Amino acid sequence: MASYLIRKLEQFTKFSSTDRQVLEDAARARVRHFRSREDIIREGDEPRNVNLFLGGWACRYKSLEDGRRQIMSYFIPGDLCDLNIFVLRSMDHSILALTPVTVAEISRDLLEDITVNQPRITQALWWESLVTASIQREWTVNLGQRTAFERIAHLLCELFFRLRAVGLTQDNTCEIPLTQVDIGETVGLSTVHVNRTLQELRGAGLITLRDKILVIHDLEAMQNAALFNPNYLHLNHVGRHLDANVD
Amino acid sequence: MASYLIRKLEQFTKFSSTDRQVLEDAARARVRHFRSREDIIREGDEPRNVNLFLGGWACRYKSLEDGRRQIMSYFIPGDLCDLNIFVLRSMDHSILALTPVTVAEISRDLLEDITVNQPRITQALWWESLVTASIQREWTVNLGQRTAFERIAHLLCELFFRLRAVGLTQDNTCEIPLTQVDIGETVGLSTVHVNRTLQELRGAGLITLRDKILVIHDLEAMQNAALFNPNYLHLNHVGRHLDANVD
DNA sequence: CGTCCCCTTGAATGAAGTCAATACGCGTGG
DNA sequence: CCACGCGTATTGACTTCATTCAAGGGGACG
Repeated sequence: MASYLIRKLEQFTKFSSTDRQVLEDAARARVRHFRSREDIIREGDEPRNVNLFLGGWACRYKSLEDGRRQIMSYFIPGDLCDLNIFVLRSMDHSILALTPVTVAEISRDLLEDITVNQPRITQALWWESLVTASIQREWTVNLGQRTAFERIAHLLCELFFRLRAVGLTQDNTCEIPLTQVDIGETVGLSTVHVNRTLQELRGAGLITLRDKILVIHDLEAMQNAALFNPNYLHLNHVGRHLDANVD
Repeated sequence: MASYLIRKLEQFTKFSSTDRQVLEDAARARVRHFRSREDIIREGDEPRNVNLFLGGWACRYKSLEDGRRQIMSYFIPGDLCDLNIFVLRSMDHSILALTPVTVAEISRDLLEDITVNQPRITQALWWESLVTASIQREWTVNLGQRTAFERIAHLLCELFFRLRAVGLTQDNTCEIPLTQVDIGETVGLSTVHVNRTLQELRGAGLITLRDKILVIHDLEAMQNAALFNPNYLHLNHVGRHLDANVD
């Protein structure tokens, strides 16, 4: 059940079988399902658990008073909602299922137990939360500096790399269950312009995107077009040095 | 020395005198100074300490290959660089002093000691890091959805609120030591357009901004113009309920 | 006194938004 | 079974917001 999470965290560290078991158990504790386009958490809610995404896509979003909406981040399998979110009194944004979604609710107690007893997992969770912050900063760069063309290309690169880190790609292909409206609300462009820009990306021979299936024909060319430098994802097996006393 | 930090964290919790002393000591340990426009940390550096900003302004920024630059966040007195940054192998961005800056370097060991022995501080540091993440998300909304006018107004509102939380405002006035170039690189607009938009804000009677001094003539009107909702700063004395067994 | 940085202004250009219409697939209910 | 509505993708024409280019002014500093 926690295999996506484990796979992702093992980009950073090497787990013992006990570590893995602890994570598996955590993912089995309280499993919930959401329908597509259903709110998982609403602005104003008091967070009581950490959510581990087991399957499906979701996003954080915020709405302005006049209806403009911004998607602030995506959750894919293996992702966690902010650890220790309980520190805050109430949510300042909402989380929406973009597909049917399965999450495991991890209680505060369980998380504290892990923090105390499983230092390797704790370390890995720190890593994951720092990477999440790093992604959010990169989105700032994306929205602030990149052109429409680069922006969408960058988003697709990032999603591809993240999906690959949890094993949800085959070769140059992955599923991106987003509408053009979603993409627009992510990169701050109108739907019409997203449509035209996607056509440019297709026209440049960089991608195929149809029926929610993305194919990146030349990943290196795509990265260049997007000015995409994956170092902010910190996926380069950085912490394998922490390795593992196997127990 | 740590008074800005303490003041900020006490938005969230109430410290004992021991807590305060621990923070004061941490801020005195290793103090460093930087000149204006000097890099404090460079992309590629291996982080060894957490930096606590004691005085002056700094920013995180990232440069694209072709020279475009984006400021991703600001550090003002009382702010901390990512706790537990040591988990990552190397910095994916740089930090630049915008004015003369004083920082206290907090060692990994000291931080771990605090984590173990000072739960109230630990809790407060969690709060601060969640607020930082929340700010970064709000910047995504700012860049993605708001017009130039709203965007700059929003930035100024945020900075005003953050400065007020550490006592660096007088009435409706504060110091904002940013050039129009800085503002442009923050909100993703050209310098020329920043200039014109600031004139609009002045023309609308909302602000005075001259010689780095910002006056907000009508904070409520300004917030409305910016679609600024301060809840994402989680400053509303949220956790005072955690209050304090004074010891 | 000259240089550099920062702020300001005008005019021309360009990128992206808006408005409007069409098309397609899907599910629902008559 | 078909009609209808709805969400999504697409296209064209026009508008607007923001960038670019270019130039000038003021203050700080060597």
